Amino acid sequence: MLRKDRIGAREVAEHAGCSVSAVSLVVNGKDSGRISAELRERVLAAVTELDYRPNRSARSLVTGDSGTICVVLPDPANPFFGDVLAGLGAAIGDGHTLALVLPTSGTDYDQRTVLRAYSLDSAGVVLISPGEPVLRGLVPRCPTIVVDGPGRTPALPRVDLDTVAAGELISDHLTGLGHRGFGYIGPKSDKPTFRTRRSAFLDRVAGADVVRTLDLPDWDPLAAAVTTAAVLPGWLDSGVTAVVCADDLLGYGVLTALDRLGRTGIAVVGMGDLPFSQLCRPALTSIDFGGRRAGESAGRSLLSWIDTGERPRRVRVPAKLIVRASSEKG
Amino acid sequence: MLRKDRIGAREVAEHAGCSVSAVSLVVNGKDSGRISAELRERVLAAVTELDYRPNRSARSLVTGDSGTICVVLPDPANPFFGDVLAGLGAAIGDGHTLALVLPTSGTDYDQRTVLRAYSLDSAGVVLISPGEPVLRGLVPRCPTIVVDGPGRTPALPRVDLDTVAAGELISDHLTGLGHRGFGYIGPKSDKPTFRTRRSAFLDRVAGADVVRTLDLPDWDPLAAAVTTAAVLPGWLDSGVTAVVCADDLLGYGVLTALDRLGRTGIAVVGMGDLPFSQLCRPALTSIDFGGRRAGESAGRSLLSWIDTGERPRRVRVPAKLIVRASSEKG
DNA sequence: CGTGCGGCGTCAAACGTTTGACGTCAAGCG
DNA sequence: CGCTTGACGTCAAACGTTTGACGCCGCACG
Repeated sequence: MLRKDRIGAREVAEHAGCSVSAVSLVVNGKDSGRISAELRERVLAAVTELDYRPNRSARSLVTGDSGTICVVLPDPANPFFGDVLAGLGAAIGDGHTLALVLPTSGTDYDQRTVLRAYSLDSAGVVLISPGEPVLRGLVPRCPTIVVDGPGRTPALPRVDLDTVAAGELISDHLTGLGHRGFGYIGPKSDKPTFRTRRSAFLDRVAGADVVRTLDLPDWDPLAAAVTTAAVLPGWLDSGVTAVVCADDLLGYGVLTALDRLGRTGIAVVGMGDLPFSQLCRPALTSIDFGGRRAGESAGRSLLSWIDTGERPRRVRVPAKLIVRASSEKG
Repeated sequence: MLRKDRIGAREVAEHAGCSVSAVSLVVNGKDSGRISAELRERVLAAVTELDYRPNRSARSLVTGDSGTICVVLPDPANPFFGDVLAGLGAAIGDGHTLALVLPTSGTDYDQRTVLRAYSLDSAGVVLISPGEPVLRGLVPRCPTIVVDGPGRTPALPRVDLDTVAAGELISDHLTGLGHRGFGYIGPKSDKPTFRTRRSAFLDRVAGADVVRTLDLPDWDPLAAAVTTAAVLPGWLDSGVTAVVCADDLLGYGVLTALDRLGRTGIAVVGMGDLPFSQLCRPALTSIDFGGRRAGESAGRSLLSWIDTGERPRRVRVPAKLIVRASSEKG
């Protein structure tokens, strides 16, 4: 490869008539009291003229900091993780590079994946939606923040979605509307997020007249739609008037089934607030968990942790209930 | 930071009773004819026992190769890019790290962003959906592949979506169904992808009885739905019986508008095949561009380019038409 | 005039690898 | 026996920074 043309600090130094050290000091802003204003100018000029960019490997080697922030996530194709990623990217800026570590196969990661992240000598690591086993006994090797982690994990700073509030917002909204019979549909997942979504809502409506739940065996919205259509008539007969779903996709299935049944006046609420939810008819009431805000928050926290060495406090990103036509008094 | 406990090649060498060089040679598999099988064993044993991982910065510094594959993309929150990313991740494996470079603001990137990617000393770069100005006059500093790039850019190897085929598949499907009046809805974007989606379809149906087009001023599906609802009656009156949309989200808007209008028998086709499209009612016929396959392909090509030095040939990922209820004979 | 000091810079070691050049030793060959 | 050859390893330079330790110079102060 033709790599000899790369501009190094030496070229800049020659161009500015000074030593390599001086260049380094100026470039890193550690020149107070050691470099005259005039020399600083010359160096800066040379830097821009030659378009000098410090070799990151060399810098990392000596500082022991790769300037990399490493994000571990289950599945980039999932829009929620995409949101978080976008938020992280925005918060981090270009002082650091964003590295991605994905599960080698499938759509969920384990502790080995996290170790791969650590082996990159990252300045910081963000773990998005890790399962509980991922965190168990994990010894962080650098500032590490968990976004949307499982219930009890005080060991690491976290940015949490307010999954509990989600359940409360929904139940309050629905009971406020006069509903007394509830159905809940969600995957029978061991993922903590889904467990919490489920329990937060069910706990809150435990005293209602009727409560039905449907635990889906896997995460297949299409199959879910079929199952939903099968159980729904029974639910309605028994007095369910509001159906809450662990995900918008599931909500669409309910909407479809209701339409086919010709039933109206049944409230439907989803979670996740996919873009489509404002477009479908009826538009779907949903929870915006704030993935993007979570990403931004995690990015900021991590940066300040790296800079100041002060471990950030836990953050909870408020969930928002977006009320739409699917849960209006019919 | 407590970084003195890091295991280096020196520790391994001591442990195995040999020189650092030997360790390096063994670890990199360049030991044929220089290291005895027996020593190799000892080294390997020490490596696993001590859990030695070579310092990537040091390695990069001397080899000039960071082992990083850098992906530049407009917006991780967009599910299509997420798909590509997932494919890339799967193809690349863990021999390389995936770095992400995002636009500093907004949802589109420029050439400066790409230069940031190059300044990372990446082993390879993947440019996803770059605008034309991004590529103009760009001098690649390492193997670079363009995924879903603008029309004419022979300078760089590409993995193309078959946007043209998309238009053809759709028009053939619809004319086969007997349609003679067409409407097209898409953003009035300078993004080449959208231009091609538009022209590929319109060129193919140029001889039809009626052709209407709606160019949306920006990318706002909700506003689009309103505009669509406004123009649709006129279209239908003038003989449009099939509406094609540059995106599934737009298609949902059309579906909704038709429903509100009480009109039936109008075919609607979207592009992008979002997960919801199989769930909505009627399920939306759409084009699967194969983002994930494109990512995988790009990853493989790039890897082989890096390894063998042979510049890969251009690849075209076939588009698939997923026919659903929204475009069936009504 | 010596001494100290503050301002301005440079020196050179170190970071942890990789790799071409070079040893060493024993065996084989003429 | 001298020389080559091959098998097995090690040496040490180099990669491009960062940074603590030091030098130099001129001025103020005693």
